[in-house]
Amino acid sequence: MKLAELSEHSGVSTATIKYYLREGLLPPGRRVTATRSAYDESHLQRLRLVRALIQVGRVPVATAREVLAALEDDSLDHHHRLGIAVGALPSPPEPDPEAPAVDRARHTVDALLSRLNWLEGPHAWGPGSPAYGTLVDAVGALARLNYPCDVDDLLPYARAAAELAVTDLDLVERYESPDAQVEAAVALTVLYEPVLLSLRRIAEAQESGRRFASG
Amino acid sequence: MKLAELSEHSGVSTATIKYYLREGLLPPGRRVTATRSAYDESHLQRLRLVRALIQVGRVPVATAREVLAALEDDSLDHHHRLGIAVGALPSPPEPDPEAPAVDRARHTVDALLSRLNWLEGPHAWGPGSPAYGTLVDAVGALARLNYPCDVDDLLPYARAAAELAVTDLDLVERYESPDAQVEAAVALTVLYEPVLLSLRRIAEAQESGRRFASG
DNA sequence: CATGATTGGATAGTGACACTCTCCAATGAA
DNA sequence: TTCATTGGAGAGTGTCACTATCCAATCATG
Repeated sequence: MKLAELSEHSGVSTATIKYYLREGLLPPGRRVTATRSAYDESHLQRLRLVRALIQVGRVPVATAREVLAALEDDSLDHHHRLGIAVGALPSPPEPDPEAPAVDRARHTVDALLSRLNWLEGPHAWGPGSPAYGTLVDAVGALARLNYPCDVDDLLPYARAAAELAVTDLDLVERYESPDAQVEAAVALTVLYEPVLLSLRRIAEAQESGRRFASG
Repeated sequence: MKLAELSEHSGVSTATIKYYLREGLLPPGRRVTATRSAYDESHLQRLRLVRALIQVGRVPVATAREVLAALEDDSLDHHHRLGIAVGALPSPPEPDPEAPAVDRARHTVDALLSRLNWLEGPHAWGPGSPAYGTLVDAVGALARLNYPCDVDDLLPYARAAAELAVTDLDLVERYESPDAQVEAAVALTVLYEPVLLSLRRIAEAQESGRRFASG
């Protein structure tokens, strides 16, 4: 497959594919001559994953590069590779850790996690991970606005998250090779996020209608 | 409170506050003299909400303006105001509705919603709403990558969403005045999104450790 | 073999977005 | 009186994900 064909099959413009190649999101094709390279199914699959990460998952290009690098780093065991790939995902706002509000938020989050018996992970998780930082920020924002965000308020969300994680990992385990599992973990983590958020919005609308609808 | 004090209390620079005033995200202060205006607690509260929407919720400024306008439109009943405010929230990627993949995704989504008995909402929900469009896009992306996204795969997420919606609306109903409820609905919808996503990531790490950890 | 189109590669430009900077005349505080 | 500050307006900045333009080398066709 040449670049133009890769573009046709994927629906991504050649200019954008060249950009991804330059940025290292897509491995270079097999050089056929000095001015021609050949691409195969793996490039098409990778290209679709990149598009999904960037367009649906809104992952920044630089972050996507790190995630994809972790996908291919076979110096790590399965669990760690998965952790690094997924741990690199979010774009943490990570603003100034201004003592008063953030400290309380951190305390709430720690209380929640220990109440759930969620232990610190080995590499990319636990305090310091992007997800942890994002969580502290969000709880801090809720607290600053005087919206409920005690451990008890957060618990239902954590329980839902725990159930979903089981579902997610079940989906991941449908794949056989470790490589496919790690790629699936990244794709499913990112692509199910808009699914979950959209469904929550729709469900809120349903519930709001049930409670407040007049006519 | 003058602008400089509003800035100090909120931690937002005067330049940014001026920008929000210009953009209509913040109502103008009470004019004291030709060159001085006074701001009060309501401005501080609104400013914090704006920052939460934009920074934590990543809502574009133009969208935030619409949401805030819906907050204040008292020509509508409670349920509709809530629907418009929340319905205006997401920034739907809404790419090209290329027939083959998107049609199948739409079909899956419709099957899911009808299986759940989720009816089309009155105003901003149902087919055509941002949340619905985002859901179709995400399912389409999953399908294009050959990841599981049948109705049966989506059901656990929908069930979790339904439970969370009950939790969310319970939180909203803690507030007494309709105005406070609508504002709370917006804030909680947006601010609990990163909470939910972070918790899912952390829960995935837990579950992954439980299943795959070596040492 | 001539010739026009295509390719990979490099560089620069675009448009959207969320600020942020610079001025300015009017004012307020010392 | 005098000088820093204020609100207001417009232009400028930095980032980001592309996108457009060139270019020489090469391929495909007649």
